[in-house]
Amino acid sequence: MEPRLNRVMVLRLAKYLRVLQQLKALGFVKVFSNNLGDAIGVTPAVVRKDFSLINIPGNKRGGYNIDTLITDITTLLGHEEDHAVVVVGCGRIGGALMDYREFEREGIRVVAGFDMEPERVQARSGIPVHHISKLSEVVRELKIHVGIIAVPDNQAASVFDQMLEAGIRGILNFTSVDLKSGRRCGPDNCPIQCVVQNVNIGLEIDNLFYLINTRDPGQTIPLSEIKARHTRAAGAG
Amino acid sequence: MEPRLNRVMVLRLAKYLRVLQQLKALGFVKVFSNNLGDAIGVTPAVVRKDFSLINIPGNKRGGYNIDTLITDITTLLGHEEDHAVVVVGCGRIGGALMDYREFEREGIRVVAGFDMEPERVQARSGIPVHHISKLSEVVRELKIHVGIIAVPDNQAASVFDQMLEAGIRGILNFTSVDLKSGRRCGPDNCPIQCVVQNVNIGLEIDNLFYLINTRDPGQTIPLSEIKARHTRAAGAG
DNA sequence: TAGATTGTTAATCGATTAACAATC
DNA sequence: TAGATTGTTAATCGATTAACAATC
Repeated sequence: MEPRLNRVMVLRLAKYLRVLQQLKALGFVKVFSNNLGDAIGVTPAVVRKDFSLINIPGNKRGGYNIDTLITDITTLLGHEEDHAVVVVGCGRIGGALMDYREFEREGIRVVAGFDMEPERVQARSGIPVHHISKLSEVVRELKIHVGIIAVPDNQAASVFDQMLEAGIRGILNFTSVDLKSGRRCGPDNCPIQCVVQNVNIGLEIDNLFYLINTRDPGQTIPLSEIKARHTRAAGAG
Repeated sequence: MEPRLNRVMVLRLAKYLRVLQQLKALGFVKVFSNNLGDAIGVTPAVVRKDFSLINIPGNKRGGYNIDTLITDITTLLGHEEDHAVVVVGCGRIGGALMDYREFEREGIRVVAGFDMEPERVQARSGIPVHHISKLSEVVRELKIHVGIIAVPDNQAASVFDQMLEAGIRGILNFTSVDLKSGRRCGPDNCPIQCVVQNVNIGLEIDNLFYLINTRDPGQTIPLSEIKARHTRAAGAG
């Protein structure tokens, strides 16, 4: 089988890109695999392998050309296209995302918000807020393909369905309900493909507590120890 | 080498736990590996393997006992302990997290906020907001080990240092600066261990655009095609 | 030339998957 | 008993790492 460009590698490429843009801003022209590796926390071999896989050439002693890297990775990631998104749920978190300053620098534009009570939402940054019932209409009109869900958990499933129906194909989900990527059957019986990325804040925090409470933070703990704990507990019970 | 309990498996265990709690609330007593697998989107074999690895026994025909699972996983993940955290940076995102309703249900308490201009922050939910200079003092007094960073990007590195100095050992980072887990040398020359989980919203969105713009959403694209594109591009240039 | 860095191959590692014997 | 499900082993898969020849 042929190797494929997967999510992990795509995220690495996006990180290289950010570093490269900073280096370029500082006037650098060339970069070595070990510089980039240090910057994003991987070994130089990974960097060389990544570039090799996507056919970006380096110079045997001069490293890689920063401009070439930026151009090629930008094209590959589709970074030069318009990244327009909608935010569904304009409460505390959704509202914060509509105001999020970093989006601009990263080429992301929030073009509309949706809420059950749009009149309650203070217009922020001039972004219009519509009633959720207008989702499909507005999304189709503006040809939006990506949306952020920031509604209360109990509305997550329903809003998810509405977004699929509206033609949204990529979703960043801030509720703690696990929404699933994949194919579905739309109302007109044509298959819907949608990619979901779940950001579960509570899960991440719980995970942090777990990691710092095991004596080997950031790493893993031996399973023998877990079994031993269980055995002791069972013996005592 | 011995198998180890890693981050991915810990996240799966946390997901099982949530499903199990819902099942219990509905009055269920037993559960099968395929039910749990469906619920969190993995194969039954993964579920059985997970439970087998942490020594939770099932019954050859009766599945697994929900109470046993809940008790054991809760203990293993340290879920029964107090999960108190601080939020550093009480702007739009930090403020939203201080108000975040779901934390309560998940056993997470935000006990304090910190900001450069605490007087500007509206007191929310009765959580005190201190000046950032009080970080170390308050964190040590309340014995906090986990913190959330939601400051502007340009303050991320400085705040990170202050949190390490204050004795924070786990960080959920909402800036788009990549902060690195690992050992450091503290001011008193004793090593500091800190686990960082970066939540890079812009990166996730860019990634979504990439995924939906490749013809195989949620999956991967063949590298041969990437190389072909490059070759065409190079030939044209 | 000598030294340094790329590019690629092979080895390693770990996680997932498949399969099936054990057994309730 | 027959059927269903666990628990474990072996096979598969893919990503990371190591090593080193090629070469600027």
